[in-house]
Amino acid sequence: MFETIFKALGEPTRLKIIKLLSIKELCVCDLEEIMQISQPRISQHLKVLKYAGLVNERKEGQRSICSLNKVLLNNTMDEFQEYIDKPLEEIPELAGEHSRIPCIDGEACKRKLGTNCKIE
Amino acid sequence: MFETIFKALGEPTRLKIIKLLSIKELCVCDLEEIMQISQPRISQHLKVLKYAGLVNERKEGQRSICSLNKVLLNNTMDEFQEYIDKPLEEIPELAGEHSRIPCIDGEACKRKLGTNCKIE
DNA sequence: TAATGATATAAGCATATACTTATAAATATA
DNA sequence: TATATTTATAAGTATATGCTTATATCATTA
Repeated sequence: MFETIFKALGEPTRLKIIKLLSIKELCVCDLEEIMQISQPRISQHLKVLKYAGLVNERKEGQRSICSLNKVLLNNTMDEFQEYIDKPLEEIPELAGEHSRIPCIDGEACKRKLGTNCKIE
Repeated sequence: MFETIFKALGEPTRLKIIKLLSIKELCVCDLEEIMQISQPRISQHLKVLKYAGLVNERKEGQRSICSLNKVLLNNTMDEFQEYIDKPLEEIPELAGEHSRIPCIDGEACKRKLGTNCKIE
């Protein structure tokens, strides 16, 4: 989820779209004119942003009006800071990694799992 | 700069490295053991993270000890929220886009630059 | 000095990504 | 109904990315 959002943000065209939508909601052809790039290019990037949840869209006739999900964006930034400060044991996805951390405490590198580190 | 950092964060292996380094500094072979993945894979991802400034490294003998740049990480999350709230005219890189925004104010889409929108 | 250990880098490969042009689909208008 | 307009999607292509295996580099130790 962090991954999807950061990946969506890690591209210059999409960052620009995000910033423009922070000013006001815009339809695809607005973005096309403001950014001076092709319509399919806008559409394709919007697809990524919508998939990540960062952009919402509303249909108005033939136009699709896009708006920035500022709440998600701000929450993500806050929650990622919390995630970084969270103890490893509270992150189920990293249970395996957590169980292997004690093995390297203050030790030199030359030790293989199963020798001086037993996982039970 | 946001782009580089978000791109570095938008990948699962690197996200995991970041989280592990948030617990304590680790050398490459520590990460290799904890994450159970190949050494070149770690090295290559660390290169991306170091380039983004998210990971610092210190040489200790033959080992290179990696640590998380928490300050940069937290500042980035905060500054991105500020960036999103900042008026467009304060962002020099988007001067062109800013100059084209008035054209679309409350207007329908069917207008081409140079007709009802003059940029001076 | 030879052997070992830790890390970086190179080469090769498969997949993903960002773009272009062309076209489809859907709504609006003449 | 035919044409415009807006958006989405498909196909093709070039480049980027993430991985593997193999090797190079450099520090350590025997």
